[in-house]
Amino acid sequence: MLKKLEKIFKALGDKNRLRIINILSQRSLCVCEINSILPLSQSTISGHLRVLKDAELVEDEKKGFWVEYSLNHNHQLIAEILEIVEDILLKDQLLSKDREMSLKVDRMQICKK
Amino acid sequence: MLKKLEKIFKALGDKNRLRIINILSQRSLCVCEINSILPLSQSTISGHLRVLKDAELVEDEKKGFWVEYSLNHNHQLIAEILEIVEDILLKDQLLSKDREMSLKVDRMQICKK
DNA sequence: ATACAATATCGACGGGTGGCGATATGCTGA
DNA sequence: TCAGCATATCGCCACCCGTCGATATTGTAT
Repeated sequence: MLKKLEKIFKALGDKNRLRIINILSQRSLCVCEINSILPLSQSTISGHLRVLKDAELVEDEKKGFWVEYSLNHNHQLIAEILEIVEDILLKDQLLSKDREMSLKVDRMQICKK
Repeated sequence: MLKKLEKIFKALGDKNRLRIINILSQRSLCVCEINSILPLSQSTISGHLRVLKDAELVEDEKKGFWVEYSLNHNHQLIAEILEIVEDILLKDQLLSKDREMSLKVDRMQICKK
């Protein structure tokens, strides 16, 4: 329990991972969509998502070409923590732009060439 | 808000700081008492307490010879997070020994020479 | 005033973490 | 089957963090 809690909080203790949680609170997104919102390389975002997944904060699901990531609300403890985090992030003005973008991005336009 | 949240979770993302929170959930303690429970040097414990204080998770108060540390339940956000953390830590069998010790330690016996 | 007790800070060291570009992997659709 | 796309992994670098012992600081009691 101690190790699990430590892992969860380590995962939450990074501003870019909190930004990812913030945009995933709006809707499920694939890696390339997140990549179009945050100023980080694709490999860095993939790494952050792995940390969040290892802590069971997010889940992934294959969707055709893409891997869709979403917040994991299926575990009591995780859900309680996410509820608080989402609530706080919603009040952050600086993050509202991220949220707006998350609703507009379209994987078809971003990725297909 | 983002930076504050990041700081809080960074502070919580360390097993020894979670152990400190666990024993402080029982009662207020001074540094030398915590030092007698955890297998860490005095300087390391003092450092951890500083991190927790900077994140506003704990408060300190001068008490004669000693500085007494306690959990900070005076801020809504912090209190909500601490409530979850304390609840989880209580269920951890490995931490029950720490809690037992925290009720027995006595600064007069530990420190006075 | 001074000696001493409790705590905080400092400097050093080793291991961990976030960032990137390059490359590997694995899946899709023709 | 195979070319091409989205994603994951790797290797590297710079920096941060946890730990310690030694020392500084602060406050107390005589």
